[in-house]
Amino acid sequence: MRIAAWNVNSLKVRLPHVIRWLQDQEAKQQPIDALCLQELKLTDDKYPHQELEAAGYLSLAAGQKTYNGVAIIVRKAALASIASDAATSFLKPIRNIPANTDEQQRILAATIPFAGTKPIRLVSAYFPNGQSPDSDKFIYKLDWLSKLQTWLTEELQQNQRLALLGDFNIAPADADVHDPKAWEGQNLVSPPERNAFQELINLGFSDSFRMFEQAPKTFSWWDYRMMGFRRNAGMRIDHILLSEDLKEKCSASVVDKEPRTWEQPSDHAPVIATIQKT
DNA sequence: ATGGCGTGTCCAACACGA
Repeated sequence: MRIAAWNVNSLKVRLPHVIRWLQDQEAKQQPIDALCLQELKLTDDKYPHQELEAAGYLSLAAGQKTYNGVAIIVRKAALASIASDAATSFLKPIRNIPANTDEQQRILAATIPFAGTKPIRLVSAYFPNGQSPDSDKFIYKLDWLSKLQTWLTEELQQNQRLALLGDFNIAPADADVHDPKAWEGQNLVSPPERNAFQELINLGFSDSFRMFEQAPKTFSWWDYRMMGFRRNAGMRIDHILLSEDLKEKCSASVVDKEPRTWEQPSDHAPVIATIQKT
């Protein structure tokens, strides 16, 4: 089975790409069983439940006006027979980090009862961008990271099979940056952010992408400007972190650059991890 | 050279992204 994350930069604009991508993966006999979306940029009443359900997928969304917004989409055919609607397919849902009371919708967690394997708890995450290390938004980012770490410590105690997927807005190492010298110390790569990423790893997660041999300069985001994609001037800031029990079952982790080549694309590409069922 | 492009919103000029 495969789980994925994709920052779509407006679900209203990108819904055709999401459906096309899911159907392409099915046609290749490599369906996406769960897809965590970020940057919906729409309120819950505007979420396209009907269109996605018609394509064969159930959704749980945590949206807000204009900014942020996250969702979890599951393939109906991949669910255990006990799951028939959102209430039975997304168990123990949590919106936002419990310690966070502000309006920013950046976290959605749910336990998914997949057929043929033990349930998996998924966290769809859109980490704050941070803007620049000397900004108020950067202070918010570091505070948010601290609260995330505290919350995930509890989640890991309660869920052996836990995956954290999404747009982390952190490039963990220089190998994840197209021009490390130009970016040294800047937002997305600065030491406090990378330390926070490492602290997440230290809780008991593995960066699924780095468990496998990968082509150099593999990225998940490219700036719309300056022909960033054509020059492969990108960063790897979208990640799938796996708890120890899921790490043992993970057999592959890749970035699919193809949707970034489509007309009017998101600036992010989807990232995918393959999990062996038990 | 801190812009460039894309999206959403108070529909026009700005906020925000990374």
